[in-house]
Amino acid sequence: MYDPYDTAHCNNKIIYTGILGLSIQQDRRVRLSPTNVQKGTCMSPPPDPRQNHLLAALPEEDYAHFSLLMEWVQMPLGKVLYESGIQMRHVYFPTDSIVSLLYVMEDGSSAEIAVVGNEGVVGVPLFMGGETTPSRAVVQSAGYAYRLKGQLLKNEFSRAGPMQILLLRYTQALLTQMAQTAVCNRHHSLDQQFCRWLLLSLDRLSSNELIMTQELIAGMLGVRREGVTEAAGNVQKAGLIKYSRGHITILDRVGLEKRVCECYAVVKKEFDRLLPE
Amino acid sequence: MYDPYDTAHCNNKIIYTGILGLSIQQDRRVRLSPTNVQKGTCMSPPPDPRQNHLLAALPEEDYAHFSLLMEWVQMPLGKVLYESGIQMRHVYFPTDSIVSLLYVMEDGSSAEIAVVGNEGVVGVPLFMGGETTPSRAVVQSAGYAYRLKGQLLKNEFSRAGPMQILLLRYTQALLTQMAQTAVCNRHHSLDQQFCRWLLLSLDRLSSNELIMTQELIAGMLGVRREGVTEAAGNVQKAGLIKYSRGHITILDRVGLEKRVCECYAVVKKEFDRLLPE
DNA sequence: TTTTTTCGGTGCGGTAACGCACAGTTAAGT
DNA sequence: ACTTAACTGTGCGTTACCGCACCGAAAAAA
Repeated sequence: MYDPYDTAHCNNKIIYTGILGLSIQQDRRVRLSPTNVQKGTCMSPPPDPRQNHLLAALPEEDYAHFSLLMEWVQMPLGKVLYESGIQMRHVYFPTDSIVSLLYVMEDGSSAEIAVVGNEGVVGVPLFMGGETTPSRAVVQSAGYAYRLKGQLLKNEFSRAGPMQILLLRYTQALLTQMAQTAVCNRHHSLDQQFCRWLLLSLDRLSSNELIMTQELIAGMLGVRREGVTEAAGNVQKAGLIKYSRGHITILDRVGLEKRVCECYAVVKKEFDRLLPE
Repeated sequence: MYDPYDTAHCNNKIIYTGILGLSIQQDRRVRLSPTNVQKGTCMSPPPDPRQNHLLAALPEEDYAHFSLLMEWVQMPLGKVLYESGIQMRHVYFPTDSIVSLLYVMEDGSSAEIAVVGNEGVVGVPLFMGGETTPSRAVVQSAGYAYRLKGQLLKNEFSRAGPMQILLLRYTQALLTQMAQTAVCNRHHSLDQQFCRWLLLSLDRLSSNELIMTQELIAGMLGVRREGVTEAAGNVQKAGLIKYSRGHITILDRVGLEKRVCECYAVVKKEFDRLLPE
């Protein structure tokens, strides 16, 4: 049987539960394209933890303390970090990976609630006191992260130091992101939501290329795959992106920002305000 | 000109900025129906602050300290407690009122992000550190609340006592509510969302009657007024509610719970888990 | 290379909600 | 009692997205 708990925490033996964790098969493995292999193997040296903005914002001595406790982990595409309702063990500070917070409905359809990259942390419910949350956290873009045992973070949090302040401010930013997702889902066209999604992802990456099939994007946005085909086609026709079998290259970022709804800017502005460089 | 700041903090001279704050007229006053008059005048004695679940959950001595600092305020229908981007002054603990958190878009259309009643507190960004938020808080159902100066709450929060724990857990519950709103907006029919909205309101009231026009509900749900007419009509035909010019009477709560989507139960369960009686 | 799988594009009928216009009805104000 | 404003119901064409079916192209596996 599929055991999300196991999946979420096994480290060496990576089992993919299908992208978005939506697949039923247990042993299905993602076939790694050359790009994925490059990112997925252990050959490259660990990245600087302070690529993560929260860790970067810590004063030196706080960070020094932290860096001894953190553990470097790979974040392969599709890995499920948390499963709905399951006790969380760690918080994750992504350096170059992107994690999607999804709600999966009883009938299997899903919707993205928020996205977390190097600007934040995955595992807010740990320090908020709830320990779990009715959603799933899935790696949306492969890379690395540093993780910390939940208890250690809670200890740090209760010391009411700079880390607490950062985490609380980040949580508020996350609140805004969720709120704006709700608004956007209500009022804006798929085209606009697709652009918003692209920009949110782009902000959390160093490159201007996304490894992401239309099927996956559809799962995130909670729409049909064909809908994404159409939206992506429109944006491509406008010359803003180039699309090809799971590789999206952004050609004109400014153009995307013109096409997107106000939701993107609202969230971005709020993140910048709450967590300035 | 319409000055939301003024509106948000004037206390004795109540100016309504139109329901949901969407009206352009400044001096338009809501004509109070007999029911509203009853709730709106100062004749009735202040209610017990501990009708608010957060205050009720405090240990006696913490509560005793708090009760000296809090101020009793009326919450008339349509009053704007906070305006998007404006510095908050107080946090509000509703006793029998309901407050709606709305995002209002550039073009004037709106959508409800979350709803707060006697289970929670309005003004989360104050203790989260952001001070403001890009949304509006409007009284959706008239009643009372106790409020506290922002600074006093922040002092209390930083003492890391029971209040901090409660506020953090409540914030997590709020996160879930927002997330589920996003999901519901994405996937569920207006009928279901209408039921969800009814049940959320109902849970926060002592009576089984709501004072709420279809126009207002439409503003909250971010849909057309005619859409609400149709949804309400359907639910009424099913014998679950009785509807008449701004008065909704719930006839069959269990029936509503059968008709609603899973979102309602997810949120309710999470609130019960995080903030048990 | 050949086979198999995955990914993306297209077409088509169905539907839920939209925007608009207008009419009927109830309640509030005079 | 009368006027006025607010609230609700209805009809109609439009639109965005859905669900399904199917096909071709590209990539991975054999």
